[in-house]
Amino acid sequence: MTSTLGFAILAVLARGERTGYDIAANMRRPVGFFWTAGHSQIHTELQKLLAGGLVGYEAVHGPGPQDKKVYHLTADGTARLREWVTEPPRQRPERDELVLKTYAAWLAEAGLVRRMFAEQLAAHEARLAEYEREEAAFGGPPPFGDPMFGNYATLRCGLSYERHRAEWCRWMIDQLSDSL
Amino acid sequence: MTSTLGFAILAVLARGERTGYDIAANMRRPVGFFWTAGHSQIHTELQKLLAGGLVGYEAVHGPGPQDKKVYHLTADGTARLREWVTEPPRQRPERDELVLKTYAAWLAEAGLVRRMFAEQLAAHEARLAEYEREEAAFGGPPPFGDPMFGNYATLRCGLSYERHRAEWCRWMIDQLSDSL
DNA sequence: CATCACTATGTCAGTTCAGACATAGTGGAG
DNA sequence: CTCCACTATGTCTGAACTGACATAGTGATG
Repeated sequence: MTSTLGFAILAVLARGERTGYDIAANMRRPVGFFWTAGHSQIHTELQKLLAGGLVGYEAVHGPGPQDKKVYHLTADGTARLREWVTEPPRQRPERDELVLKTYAAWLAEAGLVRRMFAEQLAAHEARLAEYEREEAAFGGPPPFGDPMFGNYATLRCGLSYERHRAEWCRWMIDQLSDSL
Repeated sequence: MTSTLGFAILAVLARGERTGYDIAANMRRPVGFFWTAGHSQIHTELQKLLAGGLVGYEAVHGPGPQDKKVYHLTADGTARLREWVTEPPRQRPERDELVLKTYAAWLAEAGLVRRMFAEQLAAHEARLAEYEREEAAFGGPPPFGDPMFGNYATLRCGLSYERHRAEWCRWMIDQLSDSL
């Protein structure tokens, strides 16, 4: 019954107790590279997880009109997350606006298309440089069983993705230069 | 005002007139590799595009309770699509269930995680072989300006994506084998 | 002659989600 | 002392989307 967003929250909580606000911050970075949610959605989902007994919380006095709620995984939540991790992922439909534009690119002016791809390439190269710096900060992969293994493995995926994407952008730019 | 789905429909219609049914078939393949929609959504969107004057149709007698509607782009629709193509894509949040599972993989048994990645790898390799066959059928890239340029360029993206993904899966499997 | 797959259009109910709105305390900069 | 950024919780509206339901003709297979 739990949605993928619910598991994303459980995955964050598996690394330590957090408030909804903290989870939202994690959903921007680093989890935001592969799953995102606004805080409104997180608070709603947290209430569902609470009703399902997968998380619990302790109220602590803090800023704001309400008490601060520090959430943690229950035994059920941990078990459910562990189970979900190795279930085959149902892939959601791939939706990529740039590729859709590419599909219709033959209608437009080659120069404008080339400029768009040059901008995309620059963005990918910037992200690649950032990821490479982050990778250097790890000195090789952490052992499996360490939570940081997850961070490193997802970073490797991002690294590989940015390289593939940059390569494709370069290929597109080449194609568009030849046709001028 | 037009949604991305609207442009996906316009992009299909730019290649020739089609019924809603035909568009839905295109949304499974080849457009489905980068944008998908069910027929219910397509009929709804088609009505919006019609109200906006971006498409028109001719009713033809055919099977079913209603007449068959053959849609085509209007001059406005073509212009709007051409304009959209070179506007910088606003990237929607990347959502990838496999990477999310990877983030939490440290909780699970290495053997089960490895099996999941082996399955993913097999799927990627199968798709890669299929794409390579399709690429061979083109004998090199069609000229820019030809609608098939769009098909070829998106295929190249798919090819590159599957290679990156397969490579990452292999890396993951290596990591999990070392730790046993 | 019956059944089934395909062509073809549409509605409806429910879910997900993004973005705006609403509220309020703490701590630091100027 | 004022203002601002940050911490912190939540609601609500509307858009996007999924999957089921509903209807009906054509043509091929058995």
